[in-house]
Amino acid sequence: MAEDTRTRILNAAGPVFAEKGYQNTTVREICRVANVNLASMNYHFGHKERLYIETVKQAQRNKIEQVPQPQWQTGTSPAEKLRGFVRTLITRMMGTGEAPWQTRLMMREIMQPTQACQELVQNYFRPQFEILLGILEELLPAATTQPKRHQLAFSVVGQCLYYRVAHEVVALLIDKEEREAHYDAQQLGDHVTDLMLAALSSPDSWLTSSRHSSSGLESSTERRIENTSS
Amino acid sequence: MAEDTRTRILNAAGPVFAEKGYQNTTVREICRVANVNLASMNYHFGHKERLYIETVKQAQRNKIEQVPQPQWQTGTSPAEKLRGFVRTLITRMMGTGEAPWQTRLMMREIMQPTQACQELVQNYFRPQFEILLGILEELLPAATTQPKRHQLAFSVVGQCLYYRVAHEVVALLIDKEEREAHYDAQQLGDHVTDLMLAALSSPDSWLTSSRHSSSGLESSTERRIENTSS
DNA sequence: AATTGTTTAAAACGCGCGTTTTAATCGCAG
DNA sequence: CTGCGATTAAAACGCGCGTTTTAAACAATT
Repeated sequence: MAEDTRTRILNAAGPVFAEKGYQNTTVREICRVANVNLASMNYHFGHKERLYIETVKQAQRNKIEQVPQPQWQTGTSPAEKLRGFVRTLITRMMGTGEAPWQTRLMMREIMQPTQACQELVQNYFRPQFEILLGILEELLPAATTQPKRHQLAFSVVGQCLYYRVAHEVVALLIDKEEREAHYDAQQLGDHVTDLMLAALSSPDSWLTSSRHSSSGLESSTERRIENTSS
Repeated sequence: MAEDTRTRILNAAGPVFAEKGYQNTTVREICRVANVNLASMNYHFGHKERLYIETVKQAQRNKIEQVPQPQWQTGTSPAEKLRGFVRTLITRMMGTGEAPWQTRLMMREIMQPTQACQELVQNYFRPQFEILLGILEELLPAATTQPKRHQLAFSVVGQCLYYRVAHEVVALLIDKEEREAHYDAQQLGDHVTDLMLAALSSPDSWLTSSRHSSSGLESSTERRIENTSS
């Protein structure tokens, strides 16, 4: 049947594209992995580029059906929701090669977007972003401005993405013993959650005041070395 | 003179490698940009790979001499030091194509390290990491464990790196008006700093207690949807 | 002047890749 | 049976790239 080999190609292409990127991936390798003839791939997709785009779409479809809007039981505290959100996100990020290829493929699109990225944002990133904003809304003073909410959401996401982006560098900075003891998704997720909750529940008015904060020192506009490179 | 064309090649190679990555860069293009003959590049570097490695080393040397260990005046508050550190870091990250090629090249090495990465960590990332840890040490209770200190440092760095890694996605999520009003290095740096300071000065014992925190709710071990992908 | 290291111009080699083609087979609907 | 879409095998085209080569100039040193 038609769909059979088509999806076989797509499922083979996913992990390969995810691991090696678009340029470093050869159509021949995908066909070899898929046990499919070279001409057959051309029959279904024509270009390598179309195959790639379809692969990204497939990844996004996979993830969306795997991740229904999380429906917490009524009464779940926002802090608990945040913990769940962060843990899920960081779980997806962790793991070197074992991470699901969909996530790795999406990370590539984040870092250097192609044609496929806009759709990815619309169908996947933005909904996730909105969920996070919804959780934060419950935790934040009503007076919190929208830009501040957005930046806080990015603070959450940024901390989580870091453990994928800089996974190899972390492995070079932190010795194996400490990594194995403290760098699983659970502990890292709890760390990010605790940090955010501590910051949000701070007695200071740093969230709503337009500038300046905390213990009453800080001079924010002094010039310093300013190395804007050569 | 010998050095002249050699450095001309290196200076031409830097931006090109930074923008397009190793594979997508052609030796011919570098030579064209450098106004240098193809054979001349072979004369000095032999392989494309050696040229790349030398380029990364050059970037690292540039950055190191541009960024002397920041010596704050005695009496500078740790909060102020943190603000300066974060602002410098985030300034390097911001900007799409205008960012210095050294930073962009290093980001590529972070995301998918090559041979050149280990040296980069030793000579550049680790020193920076140590500086940040030194600043945090002044802000943290003495009882804070080392793993916690490390994770806090990564929380700082992660939030900053995000604005480079996900720059394009942020541009798709946040409309132009808000971006232009709130997404400069200064404001984002202050946000990250304020968030960290608020979290660190939280009255809760989340930093030192082994698990659980804040307002006395949280159940951290419940199972949820758990989508570990297909 | 002769030597040696540097640079250029131009061409070619060799290979791998994306893409196309051809010819042949299989299954199935009309 | 006939045709048609799907699939395969194998080969080839065409191109771009990394690399090498050749031959000739140029510069500085000896």
